Amino acid sequence: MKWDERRLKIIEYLRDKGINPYPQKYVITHSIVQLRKIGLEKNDRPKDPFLTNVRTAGRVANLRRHGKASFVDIFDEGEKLQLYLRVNELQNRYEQFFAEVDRGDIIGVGGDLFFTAKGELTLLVRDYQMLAKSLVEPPDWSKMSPEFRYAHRYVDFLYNDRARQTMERRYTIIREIRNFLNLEGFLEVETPILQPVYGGALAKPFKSHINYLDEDWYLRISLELYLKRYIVGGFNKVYEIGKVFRNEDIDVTHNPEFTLLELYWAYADYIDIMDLTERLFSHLANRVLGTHELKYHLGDREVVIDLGKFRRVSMFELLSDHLGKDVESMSDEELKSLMKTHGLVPRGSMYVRGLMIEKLFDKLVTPELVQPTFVTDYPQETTPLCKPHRSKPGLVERFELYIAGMEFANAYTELNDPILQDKLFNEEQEMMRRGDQEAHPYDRDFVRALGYGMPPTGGLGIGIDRLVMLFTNNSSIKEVIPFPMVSSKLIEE
RNA sequence: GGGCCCGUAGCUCAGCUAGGUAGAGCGGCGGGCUUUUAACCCGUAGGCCCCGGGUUCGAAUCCCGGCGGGCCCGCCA
Repeated sequence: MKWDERRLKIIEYLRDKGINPYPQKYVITHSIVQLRKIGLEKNDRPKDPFLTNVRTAGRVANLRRHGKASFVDIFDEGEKLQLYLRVNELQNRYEQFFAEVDRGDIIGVGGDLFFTAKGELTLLVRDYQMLAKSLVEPPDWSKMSPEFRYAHRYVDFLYNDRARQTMERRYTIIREIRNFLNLEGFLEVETPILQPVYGGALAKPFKSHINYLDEDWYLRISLELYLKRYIVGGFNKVYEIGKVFRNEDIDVTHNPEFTLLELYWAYADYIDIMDLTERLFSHLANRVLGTHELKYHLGDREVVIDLGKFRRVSMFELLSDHLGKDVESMSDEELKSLMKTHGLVPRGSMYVRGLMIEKLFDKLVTPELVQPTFVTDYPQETTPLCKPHRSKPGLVERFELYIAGMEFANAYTELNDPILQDKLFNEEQEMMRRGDQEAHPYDRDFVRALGYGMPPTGGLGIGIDRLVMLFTNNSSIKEVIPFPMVSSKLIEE
């Protein structure tokens, strides 16, 4: 590793003086966060020290030298503390401080807390200690490029307050999802990430090799088929929050690994799941935002989304409204020419009626769904894992939740008919043979599990990263994933 | 998979259209300043202009090839 020569010399200098630039321990009396809290309670902002013999620590962000009295900002856990250093208190250690300490170093400081004339909470420093000498010059935090931030996220978290706050909110959301589901009586479970057959979604997988078995296995693309095995096995309300992996493109809404919530609920159907989904979003709005009104930046306009009101409407109704004509009365040829005018290609390039309707819906109607909308009753061809509709032939009991033009949830009355499952998987095999790389593979063990008998079940999937995008007003998935995928060349640099 | 843009000091970038001594701000270093908020003032060092080839008296600049990065469109959550 190549380090900054000047900083290396400082380390040498410190060691020569018998000072360890990386000591084992520094005892603090308060964190910076705690000191700021104390400062907030001092409404009169006393100019004289009101708390003495304080010891705290943080990272040096900014040094402002003024001759014999200087100011230094240190940060910890996203909170700033200003230090005031004076020759009067530090004597010869004053000059030493500026010879030894650079931006980015982590230091411990002891002294007295007071407010400056400008009203800034400040520590009058009486002693200091190097806790970790940094060897890399911190970047100009206002000018960090997105690529740099994503490749070296720890720097982003340190110097970009928004990135830090986005992560804090991400983990609040995940914690509140768990709280909600646990209260609803769901059990959090785990399923394998390495699987002999991938499934539960239509996507290209990552392949791996198990040396011991000398077999090719896959990284999971969803949680579905194993969670349903829990349902078969007699666990009636289960959920998992975990990473899934899809070997597809990387862009502002797609990362090859992303976090998915899936839950399965025995003796429930997709209507029950819709009700549950509404309660979940309402819970999150209350706990995370403190209101059901959410502001989101959509393109160049800001929209206010009401998370207290969910519309329920069928896909056919929405598409018919948009086209100004009944979709069911349109011929396959009409649909196909409509596809062509919009430059659309259906899944696997199969111009099947149901797939064309889904594609047209995605392209034409989805962007208009700004307020929370449950879109119900999809064509059978869109998924091999959903139960046929109880009253509408050719459709399945599926819904997707759209907010701000994005998909946030996908749910089914789950297919539990083993004979139909076998047939639909076989049809997917045919799609794969015809070149659809995202067709669903046949999972023999899963069909066998259904053969043992799975109760009627409702299931739900929610992409956590996109949910965090919504709740943090971010338009790029890279902002809400702690370590988004970027080229390794960019990371290694 | 199709189209567009970029690569110059440690960092952010100007210079390229119209070829003629390599520039600024920040950061570094030296000096000044005892309540500043990205402090300020004075001085100073710092370059394989991504790599290779071509055109030319002369290339950061024009042309060709390569490498690296980004953006848009199509497909996927």
